[in-house]
Amino acid sequence: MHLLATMLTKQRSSIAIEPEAIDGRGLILDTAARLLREDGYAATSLRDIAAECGMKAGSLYYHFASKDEIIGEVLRIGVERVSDHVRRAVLALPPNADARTLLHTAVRAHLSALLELHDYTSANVRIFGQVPAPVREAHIATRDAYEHFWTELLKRCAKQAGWNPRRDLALTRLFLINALNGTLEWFSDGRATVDQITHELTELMLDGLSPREHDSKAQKRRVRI
Amino acid sequence: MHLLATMLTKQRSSIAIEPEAIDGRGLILDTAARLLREDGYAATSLRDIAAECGMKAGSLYYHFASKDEIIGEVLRIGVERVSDHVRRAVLALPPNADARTLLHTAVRAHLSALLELHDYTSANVRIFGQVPAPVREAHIATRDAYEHFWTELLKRCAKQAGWNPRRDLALTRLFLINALNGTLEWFSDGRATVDQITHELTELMLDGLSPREHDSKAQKRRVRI
DNA sequence: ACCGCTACCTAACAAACGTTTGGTAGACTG
DNA sequence: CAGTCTACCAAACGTTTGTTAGGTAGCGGT
Repeated sequence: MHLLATMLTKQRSSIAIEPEAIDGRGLILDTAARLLREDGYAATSLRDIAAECGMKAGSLYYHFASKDEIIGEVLRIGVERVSDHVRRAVLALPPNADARTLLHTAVRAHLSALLELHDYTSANVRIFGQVPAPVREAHIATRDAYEHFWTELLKRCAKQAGWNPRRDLALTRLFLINALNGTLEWFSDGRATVDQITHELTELMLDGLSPREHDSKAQKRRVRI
Repeated sequence: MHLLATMLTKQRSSIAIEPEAIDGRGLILDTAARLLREDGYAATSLRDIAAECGMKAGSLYYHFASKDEIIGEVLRIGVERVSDHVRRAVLALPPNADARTLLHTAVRAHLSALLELHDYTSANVRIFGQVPAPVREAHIATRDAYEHFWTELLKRCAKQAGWNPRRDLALTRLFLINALNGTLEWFSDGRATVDQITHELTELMLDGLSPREHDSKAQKRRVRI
């Protein structure tokens, strides 16, 4: 697993998880991330961002060359943050951790970065599909690197736990990440906590809906909503 | 199951699945759906839509009161179409169909409507998160009705097959629909066919990744990518 | 032949957008 | 104390946007 270690050390060291930046550039990015998360790409103008920073729109051009450069940075930081968060959580596990623990930890860390650390990570998921094609294409490599992490994680789990070899791990990864990121659309309703979502998704992925053989005696139990 | 039947008959009868509308209003909607699917909400202007219809922008106001009314109609038709498609497929099954068949059929129909019938359905998924709040809110009831169908379907399956009662069907439905709609983002790459995705997602949801007891002898098989 | 309706067109409107230019208060530097 | 650099502002530019107003060609009905 030292592949994961080397990939992590290649990241720039970010001291604080939430920067609380006061200086111009950081403040602009923080504000942009927040507004992009709340309102989406098209509804977030440079004048909006500047106003929330106590500036005028033209002043943003001292720090950035264009709106798309701001958006690109927000996207990049979003993936960097969730990627760091998940990698750190997985690396903190003992090397012989079982597949259930690995998956649970990674799912929990991803959801936490998305739903609790908020702005950059959720802005990324929210606006990725809205952004102009050139910005999106420039960002794809960053996304691919994080998705590769998941591919390796699933392979490690499959080996460790002897997962059903008929499952296609590439498709499984896509289903899983879509389910994870999709939580952003309905999480606010207070339907469930991060821990509940983590538990439910992990168990579903591992055991499925069908009754396990040793559980068949419990088929009569009440079905929840 | 006559609940589903009554809900279906309440839909307006749409003779053709793909309308091939030649008249003004239908042509405008078809064109809008296509452009919205391709370019998203903000990047699709009324002048774009009009030009593709061989009209000028102002002429659209003969058929619609505003841009948002056009978008609202495209959204509504999108849900109506996928909803009809899935309901029809499920109702065509024998009443005693088993849970695996039910789930497979519904998943297959949803994916087919989304990835093969194309414009209205995929435009809906694509632009729903980009649309102005008033339009989105007016559309939520339509979405809820379709999601309610899935809730009932999962309950029926759970009862029929004695699904593991520890699974939370409300969260399961959200995970499943997010996984289904998420395919739109990566389907184009030719990663898999609709049938492959259907099979893989259905099996994953039902049996999970862990090896089944009676399958433990197969743990040594090669793991795909 | 005339009416009225349908389905468009032309032209313009105000607003909002990303972006550029020229300027400047204040801190830092030699 | 003069000069330079940082970090902004004020004002405008050109473009695009959704939208509206007024006009009109072609058609069916009488």
